Amino acid sequence: MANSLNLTIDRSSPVPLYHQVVQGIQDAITSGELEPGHKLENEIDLAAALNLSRPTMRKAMDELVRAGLLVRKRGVGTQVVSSQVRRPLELSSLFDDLTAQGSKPTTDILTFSHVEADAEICTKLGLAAGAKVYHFTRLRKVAGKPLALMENWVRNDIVDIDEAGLSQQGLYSILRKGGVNFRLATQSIGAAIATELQAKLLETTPGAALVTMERTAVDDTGRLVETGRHVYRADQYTFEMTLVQR
Amino acid sequence: MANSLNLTIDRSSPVPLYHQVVQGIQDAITSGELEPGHKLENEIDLAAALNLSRPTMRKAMDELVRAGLLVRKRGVGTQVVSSQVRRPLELSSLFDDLTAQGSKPTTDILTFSHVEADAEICTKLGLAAGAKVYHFTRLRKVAGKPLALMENWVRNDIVDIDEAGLSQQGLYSILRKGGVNFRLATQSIGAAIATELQAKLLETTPGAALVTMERTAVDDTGRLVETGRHVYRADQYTFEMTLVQR
DNA sequence: GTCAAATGTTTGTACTGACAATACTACATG
DNA sequence: CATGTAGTATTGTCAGTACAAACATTTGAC
Repeated sequence: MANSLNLTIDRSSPVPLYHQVVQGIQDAITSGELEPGHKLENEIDLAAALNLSRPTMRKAMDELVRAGLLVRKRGVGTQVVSSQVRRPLELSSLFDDLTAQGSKPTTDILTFSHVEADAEICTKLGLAAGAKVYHFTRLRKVAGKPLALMENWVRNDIVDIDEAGLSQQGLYSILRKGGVNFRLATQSIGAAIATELQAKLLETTPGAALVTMERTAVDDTGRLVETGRHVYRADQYTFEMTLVQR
Repeated sequence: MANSLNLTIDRSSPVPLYHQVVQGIQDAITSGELEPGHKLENEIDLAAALNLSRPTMRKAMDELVRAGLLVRKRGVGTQVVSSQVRRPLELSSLFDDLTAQGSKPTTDILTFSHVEADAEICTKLGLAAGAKVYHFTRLRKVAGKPLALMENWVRNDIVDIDEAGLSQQGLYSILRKGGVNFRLATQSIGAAIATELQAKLLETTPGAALVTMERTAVDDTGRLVETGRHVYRADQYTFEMTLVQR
């Protein structure tokens, strides 16, 4: 045990050294090279083996601890946490998640308008009364089967949005291309019963269980860019996440 | 703007300096002293003003960025994020969350046994076939109204659990007192329809919406300590969280 | 007047060095 | 045999410094 991690660090690469270490260890864990419970060498030796300083090594391990892949204990050492491929819930769009999984999602635009925001939306997006927003509802399908019904409001002073673009790609992708750098989002997950309309669109029965999600996203300048209410078919979608103790 | 944070640092305190800064800024934000959108002084000046080194100051701000309270941009500066005070979803028990809110939750023990784990539970807890576990179901009420129905399995080689203790305090509290230091958990949130039995216990109607949650928790030695399936009344409970872009 | 280059500000990354706090082990002591 | 104590290993915290990269603004050229 405690063999020196088969890693190579490229100092001429633009990707930060600590991030190269994060990637390397992550790969070693997912590939099974580092088994659950395996004890790593101590920080100082690891750093020396890779010709890095201890703070850099530590920063890398910090990230992995936060991501839930490693567990540290003072005076003892660092261990690979027990198994199962688990991705922490990150700030990403459903569209991106699905394509990353290899699915080919499609989007039906149900409604699309450019209107004055009502009081509730103004509050949620931190806008002055009377400001205009994009408002649209979409139906997301995978392999022809409906998965989610999404209603969103987006402020209109950042990116121009049109119906054609929305049907081709995810909302977040459009916003990112428009120069929006998302930083964080607050979301709330709950449950509800399908109404007749929802059931019809999602091709299920009224009274079926739905997962509900409300989200408001903030960009790197602190603007509240987007807010939305989504519902998912409970038999086809759950939110997976990893919680880390601070 | 950019007035120097009204903070005092106690160097003789056992609490780390960076954490004192985190607390201080957090308090300033929640108290409204630092308004959303407010731009902070730069790291170097802030550090100097508090007689701290820049790495220490940075570490404090890092935490706040991860917690979703601050937003940073290279070449520009650091801002207080404009948002409602919402704490990120942390690894905590329902019981603790409720008491922290000022509620006084009660627990009814519905079943309690000490049995051989079946194959599924063995897998989830990483146990050898035939290992014994505690298995119990509880009904959690707040102000006399039922909120959650919880079924849990706990490995039995760490802490002794009895029915009396469970009815008095939360599971996590018991485990912590038994020397378990939780580090992370994976959980999955979805939705379902109340069965007749569930409806009866939760004092709602069959077919009502329920939020479902499955969780497996890991301690600081990498042991899979506990796994459980919970259902909550959707009209009384949602999961709130903050997602931070890495 | 418009576009490009230079400049300054601020955060991002990285290194070195030092000491403190905690956990485990082995040993001595009663 | 039990118990406390010292020593060792490992992570946790903190200081100080240097340079790189991204961004915003000003300056300069055409």
